[in-house]
Amino acid sequence: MFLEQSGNRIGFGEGFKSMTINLKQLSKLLKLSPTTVSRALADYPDVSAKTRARVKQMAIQHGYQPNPVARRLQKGKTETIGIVITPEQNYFSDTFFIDLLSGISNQITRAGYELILGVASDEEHEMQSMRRMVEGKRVDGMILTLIREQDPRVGYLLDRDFPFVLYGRTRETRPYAFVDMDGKQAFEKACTYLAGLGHRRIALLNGEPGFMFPVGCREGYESGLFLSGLELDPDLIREWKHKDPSQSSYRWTLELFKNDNPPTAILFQTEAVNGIFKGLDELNLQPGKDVALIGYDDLEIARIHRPSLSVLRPQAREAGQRVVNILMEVIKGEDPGKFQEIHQVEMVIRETSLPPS
Amino acid sequence: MFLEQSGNRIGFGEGFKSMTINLKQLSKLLKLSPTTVSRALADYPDVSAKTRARVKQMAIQHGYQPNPVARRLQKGKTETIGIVITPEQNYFSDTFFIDLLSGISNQITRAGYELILGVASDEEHEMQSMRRMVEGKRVDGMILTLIREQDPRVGYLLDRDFPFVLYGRTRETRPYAFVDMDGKQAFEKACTYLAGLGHRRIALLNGEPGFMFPVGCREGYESGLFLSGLELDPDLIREWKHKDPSQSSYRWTLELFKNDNPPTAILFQTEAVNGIFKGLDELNLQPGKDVALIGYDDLEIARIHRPSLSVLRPQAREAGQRVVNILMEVIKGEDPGKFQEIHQVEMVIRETSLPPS
DNA sequence: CACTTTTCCCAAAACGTTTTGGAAAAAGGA
DNA sequence: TCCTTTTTCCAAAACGTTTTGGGAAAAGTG
Repeated sequence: MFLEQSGNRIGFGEGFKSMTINLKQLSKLLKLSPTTVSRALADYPDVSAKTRARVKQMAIQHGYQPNPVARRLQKGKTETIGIVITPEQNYFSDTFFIDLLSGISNQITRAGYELILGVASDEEHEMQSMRRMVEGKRVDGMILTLIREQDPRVGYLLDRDFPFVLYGRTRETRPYAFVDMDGKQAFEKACTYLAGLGHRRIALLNGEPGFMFPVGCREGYESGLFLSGLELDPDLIREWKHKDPSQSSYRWTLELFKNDNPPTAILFQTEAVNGIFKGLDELNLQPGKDVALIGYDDLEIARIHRPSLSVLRPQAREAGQRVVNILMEVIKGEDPGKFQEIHQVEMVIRETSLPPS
Repeated sequence: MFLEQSGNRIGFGEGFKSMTINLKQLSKLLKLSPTTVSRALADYPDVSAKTRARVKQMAIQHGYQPNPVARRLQKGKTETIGIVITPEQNYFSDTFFIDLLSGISNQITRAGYELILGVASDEEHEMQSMRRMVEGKRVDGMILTLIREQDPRVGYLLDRDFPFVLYGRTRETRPYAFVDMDGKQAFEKACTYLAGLGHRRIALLNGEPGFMFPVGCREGYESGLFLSGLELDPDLIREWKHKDPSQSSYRWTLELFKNDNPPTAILFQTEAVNGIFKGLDELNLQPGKDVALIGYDDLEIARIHRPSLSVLRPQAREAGQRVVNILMEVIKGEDPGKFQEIHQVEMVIRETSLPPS
């Protein structure tokens, strides 16, 4: 005799739900307890090989998948990772960011987790969106990008001992997990390379102040000059602000060449390349020929432009995967301080890095 | 006398968890049943104003937030929306897409829902990622973008009666909900505008075939020509393929002007602007002066370029918000066929849309 | 006062899993 | 044979909510 249970109503035209089977129904079909079915599917040793096989076969046949919400409640984990992006920074429109996100997303899926996304318009909403995720118990861990020198998000998460990993670094004495690109080494390498070609006046169009990344770029630039026995000339360093048109890369490029002793090479973030090309064009200078150029980030335009742009190429996809793997360890309870990775950046020499003419 | 319950151990240094309070604990503090507390917070009428106030005050004081996972299990809803993006299409790097995503995300948050993101490298993984969300009961509804003329995702979701909304349209006879930009009207408007200025040879550099959007663009273009009494010349129409360098916008621009009777104006997607500028530059043609240009999408480069680019400007943020509001209705059980919105696109006249010289 | 209605609260069930703590059956050992 | 160990299974509890279906007390009503 069969007891009518609420879970029994299958195929009752309740739209999508009717197509699905749950653990209780599956166990009834198998004439086993839900316990055994659950344990069979999870490969516990205390269920015989024969029944395990039978269970798995039936599960596949009926397309059974454990309800993730129920599992999360029982396990006390959300199996979810959070990330907040800010469209204000055009950072986001770079393909490098998409690569990073792609690496993150794929690795999260592989772990059976979910990635939830917040989009914040500014620094305040960024924090707000993160707090909603953390305090609302919506995620097990956070991934942070676009890190500032002083970043309140890091302090916030450290204070409440919440798992997180940075893509980048910040100024913080307590240990925390991060994956960063070695911007210092990259710019040093580019700088010494140009100096090796004979360039003596190398300019740096650096990223937005306040963020951590340009700090490393500048260190690498200065170190590269030093290693090549070149003087640092403050007139050759500009800090490009994305939001402020008066400090656009176009403007700064024009300014640079007002110098009595103008540069023969420029290091910059590839993001800024349109403004630089435009500025050089206006000055009747040919990129690559009259001025050597090396950009950071291998954006599409770098490859398709003629002359093609020499670049420093961070492996964003791989970095994204590492961020996730590390975050999983931190969530498990590992000491975050153990995970501090700095990834090397390769240089791709194309057509804009010739010796000075 | 107090009974020791498992939920009682608060502040026991269990990392983050110890900072949180749950319904049972809160109800104990209030000397009320969990039922009453839950109902008080949800503004049920069967709890007195006085206790409701007391409950809410205490809830705020202790920062109580219902555990979303538990709520989801009980409610039988995931309170989650899914979206899958494909970085292969550079579509995604457009700021317009970020605007769309921003509108979507904010509206979802406002509804207390979550947005989960999949990143797929190609069409196959796109489907796979969506199936995981749908069949794994991870979302209540899907948002689809980058719609193809024949789009298997739409059939899949319709077949299993799963709630979804398209940003865009497809060829499908069954009713479904969508929000689309009126590409046809936009291109018709741009075309008649240029014709009104005296242009007689207007070219169209259209988007990738296979997708639905270029279909509307072409219709609008043809209709615009017709309304202006101009002949359609197939030589002036090109289909730009993003992935294929041999069919880049740069290449097509050069080709266009090999014509005996070259165009005096070009309509295109702003995405393609770099290639067009480069092509024109090579041909010693000045954008705006020798050739009028109107792009679709108001990307940053359109504003900062000199001469600044006239564009058709879709309101992506607003569209994103509408998509979410509609999806919520569909999830509630409303008939999707009721929600089919086509949004007008405004034209922004800047410096590249002058009469022919 | 006796009866009905309204107000206010709550115990128990339910959502679909996983984990805990056995228990029955089978196998092994003396 | 009797005791111990191993194998195989399962009932019940737990995760933290919301919903169901009352029930007691208070307030009206005649």
